[in-house]
Amino acid sequence: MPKDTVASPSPPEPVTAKGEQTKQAILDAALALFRRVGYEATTMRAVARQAGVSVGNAYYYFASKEHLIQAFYLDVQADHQERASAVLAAETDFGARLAATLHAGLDALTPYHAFAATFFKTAAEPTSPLSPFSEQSSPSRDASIALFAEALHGSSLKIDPQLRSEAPELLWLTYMGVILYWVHDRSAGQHKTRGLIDAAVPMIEQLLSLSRLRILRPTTRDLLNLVATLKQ
Amino acid sequence: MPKDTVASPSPPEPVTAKGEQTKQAILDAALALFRRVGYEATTMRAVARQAGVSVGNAYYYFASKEHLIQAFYLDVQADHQERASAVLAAETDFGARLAATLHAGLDALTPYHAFAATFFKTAAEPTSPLSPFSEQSSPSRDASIALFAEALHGSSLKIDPQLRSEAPELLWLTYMGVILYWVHDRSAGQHKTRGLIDAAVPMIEQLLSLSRLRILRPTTRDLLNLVATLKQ
DNA sequence: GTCTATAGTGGGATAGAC
DNA sequence: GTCTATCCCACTATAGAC
Repeated sequence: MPKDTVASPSPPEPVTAKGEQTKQAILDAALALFRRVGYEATTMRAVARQAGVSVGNAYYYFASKEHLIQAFYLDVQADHQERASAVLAAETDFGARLAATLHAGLDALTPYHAFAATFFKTAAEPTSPLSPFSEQSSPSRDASIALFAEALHGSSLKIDPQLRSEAPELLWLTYMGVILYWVHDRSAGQHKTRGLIDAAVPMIEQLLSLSRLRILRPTTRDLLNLVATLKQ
Repeated sequence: MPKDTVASPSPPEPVTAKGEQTKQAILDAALALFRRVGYEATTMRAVARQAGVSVGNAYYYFASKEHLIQAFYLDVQADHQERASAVLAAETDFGARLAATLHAGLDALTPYHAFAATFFKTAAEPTSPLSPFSEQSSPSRDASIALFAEALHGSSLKIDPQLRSEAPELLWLTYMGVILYWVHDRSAGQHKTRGLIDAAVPMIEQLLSLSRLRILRPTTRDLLNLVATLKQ
């Protein structure tokens, strides 16, 4: 099985320590510039200059300007993981666990709010390897879904057993929705998104609980069938 | 009140018949090229050449390459409106009306599926005037929401009265979700998205009906409060 | 108001020398 | 692995024709 598609060959992973250093220097320079002047205004020439390398060298490690975003994405993902795990270790109430996981994601993203708008734009491109739904993103997506599985399964909440296995993916989708709202959120400190989480979490908790009600059984089954079909 | 922001001055609307013709020729050329070679590979030089005008003239009518997408968006919007109205005139069942409205949207978009990926990417940029959530898009967004209001209010479905007024916006959001899935849908003829609509519509219908149940009253209220807060 | 031609800027991306 | 030189294209500026 080929490692890369024809469309987007990956740059080589650095093998020497020096190469690793160079790559990191380029990434650091890029993220610093992104935060300071935004994505569009950051030129590859400026990134290279700030990193102390040539433009060609920057392209040796990052296939395109957009690929710098992918590296950023992995960083934030790891940060989210770390922040969430800290809270999840000491909490059993589902609502609190879910809220903490969602808030932790925003905490990790917050320094990049202005730039995240463009990040999201790029991620929305279906043909892009940066899309959260793409093949290439599946490792980090799976890790993110696993985080929501942990939030659910480590809690005391009782829900419909079949829903139990699909719920993490649905919670991840909810997280994507939260991020979508957050990216558009112009309120101070994005407090509206924080409010959205706090208001939505009890509703989600209630809906999951209600999934055990007999009247909702058919709807729950329909939903699960639909999710199964769409994933394929 | 100034007509334009400093950031993005609008090109002049053509006043003469000839100008109107020229603008249309440029748009037609652009859409044809988008369908044939995609958005990225379409150069403004090629658009101008195919339209038989100079590059400067193309920029006289469209402030940027992205603004050609906005024009495309308006076209599709009008097409959606037209297709949906035809069906809505002869149907009273809510499920059928909603399904028809959603399918009509995809029908209007289908010729552009490959290109729509990039279109969606651009629309997802929150700071872009092309974002479906932006200020500038509100006329076409309002029109789109009105379409879903018509689908609901012209039907015989009975739902919670307070939900009734907010539902069109929620249905429009659902439509945005469908488009998001459709854009990523690589199945032949995007049949998976069609299946998504057919499976989701009965569930939505049932959920709306259930909104009158007493057990769900508090959740319904919570949901409405949340929506109200988020819109502000 | 509409349109052309031309010359330029600046930035993403690449080729090929070292 | 790294650089320099170069290409291409979005976009701008300008000066003027009709």
